[in-house]
Amino acid sequence: MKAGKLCNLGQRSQELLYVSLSKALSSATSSRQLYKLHSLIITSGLDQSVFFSGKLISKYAQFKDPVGSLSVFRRVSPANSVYQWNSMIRALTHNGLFSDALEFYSQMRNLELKQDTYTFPSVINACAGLSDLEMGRIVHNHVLEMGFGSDLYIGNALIDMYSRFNDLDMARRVFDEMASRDVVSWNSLISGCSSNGYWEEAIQLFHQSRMAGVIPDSFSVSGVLPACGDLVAIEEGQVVHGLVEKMGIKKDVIVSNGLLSMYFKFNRLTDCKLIFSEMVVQDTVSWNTVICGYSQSGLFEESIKLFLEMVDNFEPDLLTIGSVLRACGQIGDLKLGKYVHDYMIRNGYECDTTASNILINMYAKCGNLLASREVFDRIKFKDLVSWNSLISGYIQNECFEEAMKLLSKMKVDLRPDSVTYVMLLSMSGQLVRIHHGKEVHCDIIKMGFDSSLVVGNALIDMYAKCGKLEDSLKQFENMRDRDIVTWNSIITACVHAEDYNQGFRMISRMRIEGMMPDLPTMLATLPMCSFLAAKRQGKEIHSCIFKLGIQSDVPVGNALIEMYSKCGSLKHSLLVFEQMKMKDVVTWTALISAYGMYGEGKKALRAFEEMEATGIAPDHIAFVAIIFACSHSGLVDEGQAYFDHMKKKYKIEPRIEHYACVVDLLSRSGLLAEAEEFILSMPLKPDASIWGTLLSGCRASGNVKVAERASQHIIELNSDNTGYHVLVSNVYAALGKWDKVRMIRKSLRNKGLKKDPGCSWMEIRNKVYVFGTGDRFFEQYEEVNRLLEILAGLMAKEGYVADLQFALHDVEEDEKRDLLCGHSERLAIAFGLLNTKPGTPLQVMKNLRVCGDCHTVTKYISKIVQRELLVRDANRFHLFKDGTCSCGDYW
DNA sequence: CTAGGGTTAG
Repeated sequence: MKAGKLCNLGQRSQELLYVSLSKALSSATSSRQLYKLHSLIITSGLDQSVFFSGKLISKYAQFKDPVGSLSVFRRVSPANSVYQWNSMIRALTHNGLFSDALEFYSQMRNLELKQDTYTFPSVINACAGLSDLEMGRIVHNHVLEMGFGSDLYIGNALIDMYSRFNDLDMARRVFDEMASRDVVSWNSLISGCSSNGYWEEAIQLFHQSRMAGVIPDSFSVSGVLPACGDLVAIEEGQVVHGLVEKMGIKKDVIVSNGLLSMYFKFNRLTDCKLIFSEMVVQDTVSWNTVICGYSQSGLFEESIKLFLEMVDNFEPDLLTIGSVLRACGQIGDLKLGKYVHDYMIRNGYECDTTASNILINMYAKCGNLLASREVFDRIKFKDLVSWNSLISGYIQNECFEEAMKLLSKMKVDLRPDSVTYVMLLSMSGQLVRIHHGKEVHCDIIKMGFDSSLVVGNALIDMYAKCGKLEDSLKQFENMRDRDIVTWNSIITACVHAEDYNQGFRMISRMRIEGMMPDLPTMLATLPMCSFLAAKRQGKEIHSCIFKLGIQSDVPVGNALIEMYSKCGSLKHSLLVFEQMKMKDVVTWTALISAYGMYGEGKKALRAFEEMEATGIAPDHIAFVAIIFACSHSGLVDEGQAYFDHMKKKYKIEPRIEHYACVVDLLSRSGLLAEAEEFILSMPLKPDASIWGTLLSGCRASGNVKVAERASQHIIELNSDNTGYHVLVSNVYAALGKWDKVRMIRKSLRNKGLKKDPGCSWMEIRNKVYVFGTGDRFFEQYEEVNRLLEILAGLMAKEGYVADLQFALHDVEEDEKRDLLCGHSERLAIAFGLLNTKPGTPLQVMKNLRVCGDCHTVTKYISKIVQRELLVRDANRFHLFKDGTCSCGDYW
């Protein structure tokens, strides 16, 4: 009895020990606890039990100790049971040792141990982890052979595996054929759709799951959030966000990170800020998400600031490094870039190929190609991106030969991809080498990359830069898919070719097809409005800019200043300028040019000084603008002073356009001798633009000798610029030297060059009216002619005499047509007078410069009819008022 | 058995 009691007690204590050990093992939270328990299990003689050995194998795996798992597995004798094999396979898969897991699986099959439903999920996971499609199919067959085809857990694992193989059809088939599904089945399929770009399907499945009565969890939300983000489905995303709040799973750091990432894709930075600051727990991924998010929204400074904040509390990892390096490259912060590179080396991240690729890019963007090359050479496993990054660096820094050398080296062991070809196209465009571009295009077709959207867009751009708008248009029409970049590229192409009608047609087509314009669209469109003086369209774009919330973007503001100034509204230019918080040298230059165009030379000078005072250094274009402004206001001394200033204070070597500005400055003010002397003392060889400028300058003072000398130079230089030859021809016509006129015209014809026909246009009540020189085919031709005759009579009474010098331009053509009163701006002005109420100011645009006689006539007209007449010619604005012009005759 | 963050190009 005693013995029996003892025996009972022993059995009970044995049971107690068993239960408490098993409980302790399940709740162990550190390797140390695990080791202690393991020895206890051994001393208790329980280590051979199927249950404890299996548990130990799993527990070692949980603490990332697969070797521990293996030693337990090996010590069990004589043979392992299915449970232990399953635990071992799961242990290996859990620790990323996929091929070992598969090795164990095949051993298990060789031993003719029968697998059960617990075996397969980890085996399937291992196939997925190895991306071993073939093995995955084999295992799937095993599953079917063993009759486990309808098992829930195996089905879920299969859905996940096929998703990772990008075989969504198979994933879907497994899902559809399952006998029963749980939330994991739905989640796996939703994530699968999300990560394979089937965003609409992911969102739809999410809704379907809820309608099927499945309660979503953190995994469901994490699966659908990226889909909402990538689709920019803001409303859907907000619905899911609301659900997250309601379910109280915001404290799940993965869910919150998903929300963050989604709102960054929506570009809703305020929401991101709020979510990030309200997060209970932030981890490295959260920081990486915001750092990367800001960097992708172009807020590189913000991104770097966050990185510096992060370093105090978290260890940056490879992804952090990547994001911040990108930001460094974008803003050219070489110092911080080097610092991060140092950090990389210190923390053993140097061998990461992706991080090294970003480094190559960063150094290239900072202009340090030597450093790029060094990083490249140190990469052990160079991938395609490594090569592309370095080649792109060379192209960006205009080292084209080096880029080509590298390309042929790369081709020895790697096949270029579409990115490589896009870079080559960009190079052809930069070099304006159509032959090269066409060769690349052929290669692209041969390699089958011509269906790629990005490649298509790059082709449009390349042809445009090579001056082949027709080919750009052909490419555009041939494209099956078009995105916003496609539209922006073709609009930019039209602008480049100065085909503004085509450009506006493209914009309206874009709208009809429902494509939303973005910031680059605005930057492409505003110059079209500037050129055409299409103020109404320009204003529409301005309101679009507000709607898009991009009004504080500096390049946008700069384009707006230019647009308003060229559309006749200096007032609005100034308004935009004043409202800009950030200004760069382009902003100030736009302002200075605007003042210049309106003859506000003094204000231009003040603006230039102000710019210098704010610490912005003028560049060579700013100097063109200021000298131009001086020239249009007769400020000869000031203009010359700036020319010296540029060389002495800013060490900017004057280019040909600066010399042309000074020639213009001198000759416009009648200082022709000084202008000629200046040309002869130039260190650069004077080209047609210099002599052409001098020749234009002669028009005001009518100095025939200088004009003839300049003309002689232009003829000798044999330039392809039609404008200069027309000027020369006009000079000879004025002198009555008809043989020379005929000679010039013949040589122009032989070269296939045509004079730009003069035309003027004006807008009345939202309609644009265009008038060509000598045009008769417009409404109210008779009335316009009658009005011009009446005006001519009134002007004669005021003392006007026609300056026939200007009438002789096109004598060989129809003489009547070329009477002075046929000049297009006069037709436009008369038409405007007829069709607007008395006293209304008129605004006329002209593609060429206003001729001297028209300038005089317009002054008379402004006085006779008492109207303000604003005329924009190719160069500037003239505001005619009560018999005078704002240009002070420095036209 | 299911979830989140990085690279080259238009």
